[in-house]
Amino acid sequence: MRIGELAARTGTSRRLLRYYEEQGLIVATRAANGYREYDDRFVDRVKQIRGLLDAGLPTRIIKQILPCLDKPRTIYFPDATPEMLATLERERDRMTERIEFLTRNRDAINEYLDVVRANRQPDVELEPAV
Amino acid sequence: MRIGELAARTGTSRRLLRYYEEQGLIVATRAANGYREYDDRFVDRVKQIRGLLDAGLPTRIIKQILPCLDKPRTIYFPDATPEMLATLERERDRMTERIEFLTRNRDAINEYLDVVRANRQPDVELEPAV
DNA sequence: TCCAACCATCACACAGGTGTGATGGTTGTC
DNA sequence: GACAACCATCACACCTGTGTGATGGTTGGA
Repeated sequence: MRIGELAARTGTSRRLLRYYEEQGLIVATRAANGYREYDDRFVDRVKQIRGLLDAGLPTRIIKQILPCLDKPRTIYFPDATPEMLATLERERDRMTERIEFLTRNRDAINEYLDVVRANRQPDVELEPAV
Repeated sequence: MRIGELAARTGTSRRLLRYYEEQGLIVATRAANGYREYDDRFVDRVKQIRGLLDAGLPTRIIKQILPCLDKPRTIYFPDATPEMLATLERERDRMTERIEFLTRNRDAINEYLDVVRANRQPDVELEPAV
């Protein structure tokens, strides 16, 4: 597929797909006319990128993380340098922190919503038709 | 305490504390000389802000969420408008998505690290001194 | 009294993710 | 062949969170 379809199927803009490529997150093949060409796997990959970006990770980090998330797990131990592994561990820990933090706060919001709804219920019922 | 101490105790810069105030996330009282004055509760509050920012939420949203996270839970049902509640629910759902997404990916990274470590172990041991 | 160490405001700058538009090439259809 | 609908590159601009520095007021200790 070409860039327009990928954009539609991932809910991104063409501009961003080019940007992700520029940042080295995806590498499109090129047709003879210069058009970028993508296969289906890019759909998930782009969604993954969007999710990680939304979670607050910068492209620089995403670039390092992505190769480890490939589903067919082809490369077990690539040229993973010790620094690379250290980065991964550090990033994993930061993600764990984020998860815990988000969970705590989401639960607090939930609790708040519950309380508000409980206290609001009474005034929903007005005089029940005497 | 004044801005310098708060900055030190929260690991932020004075600049950012003023920015958060400008964005309506915190409201400092002012001493007679114009200096900002904070009590201890601001330490947690600022850390909370930092965490939410780090998790990818913009100040605009944080501003709406923060009041629901106050620990003494003083305000059960404030002037919570329906739109406000809707925003909260939407944001809670987005946080849940983020949590699930982060968890999946963190686990994948973890799994990757495990595999790499397993496959790397062998070549740590070189010829064991014949 | 002077100086260091705070504080205030304000302005400019930057980086990263994103939008928008200019300019021009390719392709398929009428 | 003309036109619409793609595609390409490039440049400029925006927003948000941050840094940095200029300029000046306050305070407390040598």
